[in-house]
Amino acid sequence: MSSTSATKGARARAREEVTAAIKDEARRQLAAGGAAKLSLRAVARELGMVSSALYRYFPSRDDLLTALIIDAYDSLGAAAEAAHAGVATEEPVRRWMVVCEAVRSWALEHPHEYALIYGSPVPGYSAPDSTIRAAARVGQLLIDIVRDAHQGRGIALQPLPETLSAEGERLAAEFAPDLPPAAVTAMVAAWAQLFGLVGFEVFGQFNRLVEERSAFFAHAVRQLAHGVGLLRQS
Amino acid sequence: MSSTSATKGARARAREEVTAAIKDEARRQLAAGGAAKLSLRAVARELGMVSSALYRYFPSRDDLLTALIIDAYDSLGAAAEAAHAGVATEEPVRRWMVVCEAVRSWALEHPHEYALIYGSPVPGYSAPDSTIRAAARVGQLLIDIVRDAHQGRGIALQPLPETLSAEGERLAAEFAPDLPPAAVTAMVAAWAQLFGLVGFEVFGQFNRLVEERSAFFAHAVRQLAHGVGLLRQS
DNA sequence: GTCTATAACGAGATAGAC
DNA sequence: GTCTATCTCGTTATAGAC
Repeated sequence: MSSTSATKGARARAREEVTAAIKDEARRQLAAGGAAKLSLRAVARELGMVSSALYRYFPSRDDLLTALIIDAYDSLGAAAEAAHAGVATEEPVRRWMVVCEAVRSWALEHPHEYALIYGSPVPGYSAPDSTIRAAARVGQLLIDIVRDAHQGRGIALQPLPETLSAEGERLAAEFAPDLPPAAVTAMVAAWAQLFGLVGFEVFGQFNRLVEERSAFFAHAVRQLAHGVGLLRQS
Repeated sequence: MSSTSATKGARARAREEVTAAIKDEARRQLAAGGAAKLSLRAVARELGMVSSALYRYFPSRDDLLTALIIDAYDSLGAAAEAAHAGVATEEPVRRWMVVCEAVRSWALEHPHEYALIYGSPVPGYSAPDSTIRAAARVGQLLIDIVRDAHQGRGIALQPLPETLSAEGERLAAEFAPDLPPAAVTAMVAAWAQLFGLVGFEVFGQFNRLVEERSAFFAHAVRQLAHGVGLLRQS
């Protein structure tokens, strides 16, 4: 893509470094003032650049936001996948819990990035389709766990009500054609509930209420695992 | 408290009207730009007042935010309580579902106020203790339902792990001394999970994913009801 | 006593001329 | 790229109307 072969990576690497510096500074501002106050000018000022120079890296504030969002989803997804890969046992409930706990740990370590992807929408910003792939990583991982459990031994779940049968079949066809619709539907609900638990802790709703948060979370996600059919009496 | 008795309410009423107008305009700005951009000056300008006049009603911007937060919690709590009071049947699962659906409806009708109380924290703002009472209304209502179910017939729940026994007893002592610790603990988890479901829908996480949202939500909160011991095979 | 208006502060953002 | 003039912000002090 570049003219010479030997020095080809030099410019590209410089560009990557500046891009990374811009995103790092933007993340700092995210932590300081929230996504609503993210300003290209302030990022440029802090980096000793002039604002117009930033537009060579990000065409607009929204594009910078999109890059931060994709990075956050990918960082969370990578953390969850790494935790999953590090599990010794094959037992689905344990793997489910390890992934959930990885999500929680990542969120507690990156509260502002968590707020960016699972908190209030940023006013005036609408996420483009390019964020979908990264956003789906955790959900895909959870579905894989349920699938493995299903192939090992049958999953016992209440059938879906008629009002949800079409929805369940659509979801199953899209994400896990080899799973029963009730399992995929329960998975989507459990996915939302998992982030309810995580969000309440990260956003302070458990302050003065829940003290033993690790144990509380572990107990709750174990019940969640039962809800998606990963039954094994603990 | 005032000097004369007949005209006592006149000034007080005028004050209440101005206070309400300020909060209404503030809510409008909340919808437009998010809590981070709420500005006392802009509120005053839109109301034809001068900014310093607002300080007679709210000592600071944070106090205005606090008032909006308490109003939002109270509005949600009142909607949930009204729905609960309107339920004909005594069956706990139905009452649980009606309350959950009232929460969902309120959130969909007031997305910006929902974001204010259950979304990302407002940068630089820390909620004072005066918000706690209003914030607890929905949780209290759900606990009342579980308590009634428990008094009717025994609740069958898995016992808490040892790591949570102290926590469970503390929670039970604080919120429902007549309930087993496992039930109260499961209630707190279900409460967080309920807002996970609601938040995902309000904040757009279900876009392009879940279509039949009412049916999906109803199915999920019915499972939640089972999780807190309101068992009745549907 | 209760309210509103004027003016000002220090800090930060913004727009445009150069 | 740089500089400057002009905005907005939260907040306070002060003075006067009712």
